[in-house]
Amino acid sequence: MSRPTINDVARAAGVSKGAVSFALNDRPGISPATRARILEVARDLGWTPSTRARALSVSRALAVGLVLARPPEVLRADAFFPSFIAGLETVLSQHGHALLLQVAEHDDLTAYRRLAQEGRVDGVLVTDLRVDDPRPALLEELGLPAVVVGPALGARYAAVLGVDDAPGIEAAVEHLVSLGHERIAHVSGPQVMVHARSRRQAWADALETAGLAQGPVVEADFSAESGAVATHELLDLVEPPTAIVYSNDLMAMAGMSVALSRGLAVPGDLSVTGYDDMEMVAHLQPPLTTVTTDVVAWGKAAAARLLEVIGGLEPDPVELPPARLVVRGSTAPPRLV
Amino acid sequence: MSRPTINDVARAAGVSKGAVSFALNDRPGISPATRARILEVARDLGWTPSTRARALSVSRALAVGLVLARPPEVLRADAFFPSFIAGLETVLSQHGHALLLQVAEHDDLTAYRRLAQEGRVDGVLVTDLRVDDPRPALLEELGLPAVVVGPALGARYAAVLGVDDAPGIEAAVEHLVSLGHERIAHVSGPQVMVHARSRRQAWADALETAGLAQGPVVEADFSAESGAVATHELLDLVEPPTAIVYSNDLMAMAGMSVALSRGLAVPGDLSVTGYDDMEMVAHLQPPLTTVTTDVVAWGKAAAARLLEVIGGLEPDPVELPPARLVVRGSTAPPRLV
DNA sequence: CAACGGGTCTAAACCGGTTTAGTGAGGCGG
DNA sequence: CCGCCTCACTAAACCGGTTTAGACCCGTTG
Repeated sequence: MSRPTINDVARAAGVSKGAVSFALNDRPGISPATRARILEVARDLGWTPSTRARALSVSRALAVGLVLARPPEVLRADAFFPSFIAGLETVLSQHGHALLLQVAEHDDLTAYRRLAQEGRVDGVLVTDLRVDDPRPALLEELGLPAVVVGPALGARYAAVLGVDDAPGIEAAVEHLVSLGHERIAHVSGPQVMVHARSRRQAWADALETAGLAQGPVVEADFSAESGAVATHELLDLVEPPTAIVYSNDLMAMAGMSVALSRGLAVPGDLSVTGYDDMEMVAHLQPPLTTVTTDVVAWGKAAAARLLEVIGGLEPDPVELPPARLVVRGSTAPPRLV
Repeated sequence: MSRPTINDVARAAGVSKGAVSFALNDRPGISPATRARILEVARDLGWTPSTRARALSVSRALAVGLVLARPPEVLRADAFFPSFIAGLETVLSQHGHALLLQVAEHDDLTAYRRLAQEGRVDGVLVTDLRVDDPRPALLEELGLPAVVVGPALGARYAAVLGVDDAPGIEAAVEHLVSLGHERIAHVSGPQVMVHARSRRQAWADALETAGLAQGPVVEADFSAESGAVATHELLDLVEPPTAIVYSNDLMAMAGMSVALSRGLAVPGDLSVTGYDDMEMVAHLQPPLTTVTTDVVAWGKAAAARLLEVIGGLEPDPVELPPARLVVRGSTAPPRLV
């Protein structure tokens, strides 16, 4: 509720409304003296532009949207969004843009549609890309600028922020191989999610590169519960793996607990790796070997890119810090047969 | 970017702009026939009101703000915000309000000030209340409606959503007492935070009620790291506690790992309780006894209350689901002396 | 029959900015 | 000395809604 309006400033400075607007936006056509006077008056009055009015007149919302398409119970344990949002916000606020959040349990397409139609945002961020995701097409149809965050699966969409999960998983597999493991299993995320798929692929590729046979895979859903179930399944095999590469920390954590509860030693009998490097996993017993990524940096890059797209600028490619394997106590050479 | 404007609808329906506005807002003064025609035309054209324009003319932003005043690295491991936000959003979106997020590393007062001056929001939510928190006063000064979420420490602020941490902690202490523990320590959060303080107080009160001597307290900062440090400190005492009540799950987790790494059995040698009931703690080894709260419900209640305050309505008191102790494997009777 | 009243609708002001068209003064060249 | 151009600025339109004042038509009533 900005008390003084541009009219008040104009009156107080004895000039027209337009002149004030020019002066405040550093546009030519105002003498230095007048400009200085206007700025001074504006400052004295404590004037700040009304975003509402500006948004209407420039036909821009000065805000971008993020749709969280995960149900609350999943969101709860999520390692990604808080950091991502923090990254987004630092860049957005520097550019006077606000971040609008929308939580859509399932029907996220409607959420995007609403955001677009109500004219609340100038663009949106798309995360958690699914296979055959209908959202990019929808956004194109709506004419809403967007940046897709995820593995750049083909350059099908122009504004993609390439996030490559593969190197991290590959590093994990290589690490296990170098320790001497030969039966390396994988607990994947749901294969409709593009990043779950790409992590699984990376695991398979790395095994092949190492000249090892493909290990068993169990598809889970990124939740701790599902990780526990998957782990039981793997350990019940006639020839259980000596190491498991999990697609995220939550499942790895739960898996580790399952192994311990079955009387297996970690890493003695079973090595375990995660992905995300959540704060707590460094404090588990044993601390978890995992892949760390700079999600805040992703957020910053995504925001910067979206602003470029909105502004019609040529998005300049950003170099994201690569995922990095953090070796802790949950991995060790396999027990000799 | 709503293509058709109210003018297009008016023209197509052969009426004036004002008539359309009346018809669409169910205001009297329009004949049923005309109203029906206008609505039909609007539907055919796929018209949706521009929030931008509406916001300007009704002098309301139709959005509320939430300032996350935690640094990214803390936000990362946070159990609270994602759920809280999910709760907020369900209510807000039902009422056509958007949620604006701002992340302020430290200088959160500026964030609130900006939100208010730019006229981006109609009200804000205040969480993580600190002792002698300057924010309520600032918001009062700014004339920005607000709802404070936190322990209702005195009715100093009108619009407070009372969240009582005490019963949960008390239940944890009582549980430990009933198991036979007599040396019950506490690892608290930073005492500048109101909820950290109230949890600590609840612990102290419960001990007194049980007729037990006050146990040792170590002040930590809610992070896993600090929980680990605090736990070492407690276990190094000449007479170490047989049970530790932690102010949150993250610290409890780390504490449990520390105990295990020192060769102590949990819960054999040390019982441990947490607070928050993060998803993963049920999958630890042993699973953590902790306090569960319905944060999504808080979010809903906070949003509802804020909308009432904004609308000038008398906020009707909401009954929040109480915190509840969830007993799992990390607590057991103390080893006999 | 004129005055009145109620219902329906239009015209125009308004929210607070941005932007365009246009005006008047002054400087310069011819 | 005149015409032209530039500079500094004003007036007004515009964004897309809401809202107020008032016009018009119709049926009642004294």
